[in-house]
Amino acid sequence: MTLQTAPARPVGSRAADAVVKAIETRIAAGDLPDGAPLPPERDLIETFGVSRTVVREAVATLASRGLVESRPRFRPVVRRPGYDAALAAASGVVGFLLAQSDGVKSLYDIRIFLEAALVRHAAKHARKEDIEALKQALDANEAAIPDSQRFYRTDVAFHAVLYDIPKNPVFPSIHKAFTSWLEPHWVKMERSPERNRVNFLRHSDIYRAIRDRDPDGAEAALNAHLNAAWEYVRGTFDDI
Amino acid sequence: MTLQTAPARPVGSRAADAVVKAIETRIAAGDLPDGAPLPPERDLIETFGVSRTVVREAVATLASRGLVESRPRFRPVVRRPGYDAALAAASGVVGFLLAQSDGVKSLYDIRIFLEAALVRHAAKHARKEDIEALKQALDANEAAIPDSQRFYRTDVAFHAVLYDIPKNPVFPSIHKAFTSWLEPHWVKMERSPERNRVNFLRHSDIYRAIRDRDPDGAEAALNAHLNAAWEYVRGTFDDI
DNA sequence: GCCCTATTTTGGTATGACAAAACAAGCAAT
DNA sequence: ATTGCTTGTTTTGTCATACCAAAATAGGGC
Repeated sequence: MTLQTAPARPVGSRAADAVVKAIETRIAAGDLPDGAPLPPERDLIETFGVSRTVVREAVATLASRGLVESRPRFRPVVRRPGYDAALAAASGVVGFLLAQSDGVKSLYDIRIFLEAALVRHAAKHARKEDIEALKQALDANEAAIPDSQRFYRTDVAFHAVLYDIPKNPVFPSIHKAFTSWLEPHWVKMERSPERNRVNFLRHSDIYRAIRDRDPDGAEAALNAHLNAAWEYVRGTFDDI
Repeated sequence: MTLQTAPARPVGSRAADAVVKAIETRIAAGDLPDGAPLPPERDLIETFGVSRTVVREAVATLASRGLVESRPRFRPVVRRPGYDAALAAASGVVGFLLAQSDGVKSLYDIRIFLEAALVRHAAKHARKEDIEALKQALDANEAAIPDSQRFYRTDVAFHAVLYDIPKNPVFPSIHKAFTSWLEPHWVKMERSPERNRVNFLRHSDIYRAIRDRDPDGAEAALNAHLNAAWEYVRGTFDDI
């Protein structure tokens, strides 16, 4: 005699999928608010009438989609995902791709391409507050020239302002993704106050072109800046 | 007396992670070539000395990262991932985000932004072959005006050429991702030969501007095209 | 009220079992 | 000989149970 409940489920689909969908719906409905812990696995078993195997698989799927965050031995926490989560989900494969030949270069070129468009946009549409924010980031960058670690942070922050200007929530997430993906390849680069000063001057060029409403100049300055940076770090990749 | 093997593993990490990493390495090394089925779960149990629970969790993780493709009841198949896999991994969350207010608009704006930069780039750097390809896509588009279904396909193909021109493998994947994400929201739009003709004329404007090496004109034509399309479909979203 | 300890939850893993689908091999019929 | 069917074997999907260790919680002493 079989003790298992009859499947009564279309073949070619997993039982876990139904659970995933149900939980997704609950999150979307706000039933499980952001930050709340997921019900214990043993409760979900009863709720959905499935085995713990299925529940665990479902939770794993949700985690891979960024809808919940699960650390070992902790209750999974609901995370109403933003655009960063979407890009974070891709980061597994991206890491794989970066390890392959020209992977870093391809992605870096995309970044240059996008950022060139961003500075052009900024030169045309930035508002006074935006230019103000850019100026502040630039000043912080200058102040950090002697301290390479702090310089890197202010460098990233300066570029981040460019992604904020269009006021589209996707852009800041893209920036976060780029920095997190490319950062490991950047930290290997030796840094020095002299290099920092050069980079600061490039930032300064970009800032002035934007302030002066010069799209072509801004684009040229940004391309010069990022391409020079690439030439500078290229040496660390000759093993690829 | 415990029958379980001693963990001997730092707390705060999952046993599955080690298996995932090992299989990833084997895929990267070409040990498991593209298209090959993964070894049966029972073999992996022996290979790694873990339980089937762990193996299954590891395989699920690999599947979510796009490194293997698993259909129910079939052996998972190794897929050496490309940039599409990276974006496909994000699609779960993106679907979630598109359902939220302004999600479609945000993403569509990103597409406009990127594509505007692409046509500008094309106007400046497209080679003769690129412009030739664009012309062919345009002709196919024109021929399909009476058949709305075919028109949609040629429409997508026309835009795809723009993503091919920079010769960066990431761009075509981005295009695929955009179309697959936004397509469901597009098919609801009613189509007619008259609308198709309007869209074809816009494509024609873009093509001519690129051919004539006019970045500003190309950007303007593209913005006009995509913004008009948005206005046209906006009505279908007022429920959001 | 605060801190330390004992108990209860809860997630991580192991193991064994069974149904259903896929796969492989062998046999029959045209 | 090739095609099609039947049957036995793999393999996955799921269920059930059990155990451990870490986390959360309750309880008691100060």
